[in-house]
Amino acid sequence: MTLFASGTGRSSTGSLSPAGSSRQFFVWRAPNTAPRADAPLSEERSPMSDEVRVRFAPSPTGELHVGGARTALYNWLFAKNKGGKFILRVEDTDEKRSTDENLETILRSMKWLGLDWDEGPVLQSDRLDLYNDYVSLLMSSGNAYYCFAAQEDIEEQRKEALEADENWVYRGADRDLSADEVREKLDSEEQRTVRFKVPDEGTVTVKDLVQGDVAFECEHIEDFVLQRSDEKPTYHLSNVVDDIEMGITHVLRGADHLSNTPKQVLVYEALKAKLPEFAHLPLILGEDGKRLSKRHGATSVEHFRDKGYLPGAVINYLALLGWNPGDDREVFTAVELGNEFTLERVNQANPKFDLEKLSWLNGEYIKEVPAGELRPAVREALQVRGCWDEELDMERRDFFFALIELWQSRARTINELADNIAPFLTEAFAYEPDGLKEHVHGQDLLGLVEAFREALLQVDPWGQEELEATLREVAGGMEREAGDLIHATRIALVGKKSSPGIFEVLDLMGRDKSRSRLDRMIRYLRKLENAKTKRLEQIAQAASR
RNA sequence: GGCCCCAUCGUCUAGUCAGGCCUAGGACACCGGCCUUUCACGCCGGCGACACGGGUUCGAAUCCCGUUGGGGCUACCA
Repeated sequence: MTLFASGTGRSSTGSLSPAGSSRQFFVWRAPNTAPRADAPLSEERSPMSDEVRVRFAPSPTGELHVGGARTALYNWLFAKNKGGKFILRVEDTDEKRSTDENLETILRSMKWLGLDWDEGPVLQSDRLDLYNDYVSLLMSSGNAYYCFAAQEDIEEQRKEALEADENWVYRGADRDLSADEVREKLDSEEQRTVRFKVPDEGTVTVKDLVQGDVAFECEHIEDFVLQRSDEKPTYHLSNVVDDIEMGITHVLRGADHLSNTPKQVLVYEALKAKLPEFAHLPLILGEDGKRLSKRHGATSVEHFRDKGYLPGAVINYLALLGWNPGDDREVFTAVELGNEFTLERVNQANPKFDLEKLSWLNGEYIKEVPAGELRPAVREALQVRGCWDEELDMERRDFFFALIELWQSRARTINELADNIAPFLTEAFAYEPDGLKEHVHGQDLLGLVEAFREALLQVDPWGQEELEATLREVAGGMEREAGDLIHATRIALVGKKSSPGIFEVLDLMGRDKSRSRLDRMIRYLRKLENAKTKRLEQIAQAASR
């Protein structure tokens, strides 16, 4: 086993072995010593030593939302671009907020998006012993200490300082307790945490591939908790330990972690571990420029799937939120994105999430994708609407394909597509009120529609050209505009005032169904007539009284 | 409050690192036209931005400072 992975300097100890086994701590070279002075020569180096290893580390405290999905995507793209590995790690050390259900949803969302991982999912809750070993390491090297201060007391002090507008960070009073004092307090079973001993002065500079060099003064960094009183590690510890243990070379994450990074850098340094490269991604904001939250409605990946968005479109849109290829292209497959993605072209400013543009892009995908590929998603949407028939996958398969093709250029989501297709599959559709008002009411259509219904019997062969000729003939024969009949027929056939070309619709719907729907319209028109007559009678009666 | 980040059309962005090629380019949205007796697609056109103020320079969207605005962090959450 190579202890020094040179190149990236990452460790490859046996630390992934089961907890409690003969784990050995990796001993790192001090940062400034010549990296390869005594290291194996290149031919002895592990062939994997230059390999890029990135991870997405969600916390299962909620669904996968667009921000998390974008972080996962950028990691995935970076790995693809560098020929590296994309690892999935689950940061579930906060057992109060983490749920299995959330984890399942996150995994499902990632699979749906096509963000496949090479390793994992690794659950931090399975590796608690590992973090505790690192706590011991940090304690014995004097970089961490038991803190017996009560949480409420610290909060009290913090609050007071804030009210007094003072710059205040917590510096543990128990930092320099003697071994005896510590033992005594430990024995008396007081609650304790383990905190990191932050240097009183000095500067930590985070070298960030997206944000540039960012300097933080130690005097602004408090003695943060590494291990909670329940002996569970905090994020600052488990995150760093795992990044070291898993040989993570590049940490790509949301910019909300930038301010936490100096703390983690301190831990790396205390551990004499090689730092990964950092890249903090700008945060996706809601359309109002505020942080994405429940107030912005559903922003989870699941939601977009349910609304009829295609994974490719979501990936494409998210990739463009904060990154661009440097030219005017906007439509990319995931593979193309992987080929082009570089951190140099990631923006620093926070973008706002724009549903309009996602919808446009989704529409582009729906338009371009072959009808066959849309089939499963459309079927699912039709099933939800209760108008799916297994025949559409069997003997009426061609009909179903034709329906999809007919509506493809008109829908921005699969749900819209299904809404449009539904009237072809079920009689349970209503006439759109606007359509009735504009094209049916007060149009004196009864005779016209009846004539057209009868004329349909003679159309032979049943085809668009013949249908158009027939319709125009009927309208012309009754000295009516063809448009009057077209509009009425459209409402009769699909219930809406807009649809694909009416002759395409008639053609696809077939003679019988077209005639029966015209029948329904005729019945409706008769009812209108009757109502009108009745009302006229009432008016006449009232007048003669 | 303190610390950190950011700032080009309503939105996503190109241009900023290496100042003149920018009377600032593209896309979404919006508006108009063409196509079509519908709607969409498609095509053509229009509207629309360098946050503000100082510097530096022959010259600034680009460099520097300040202001303003937005975001993040400031937990025994991640």
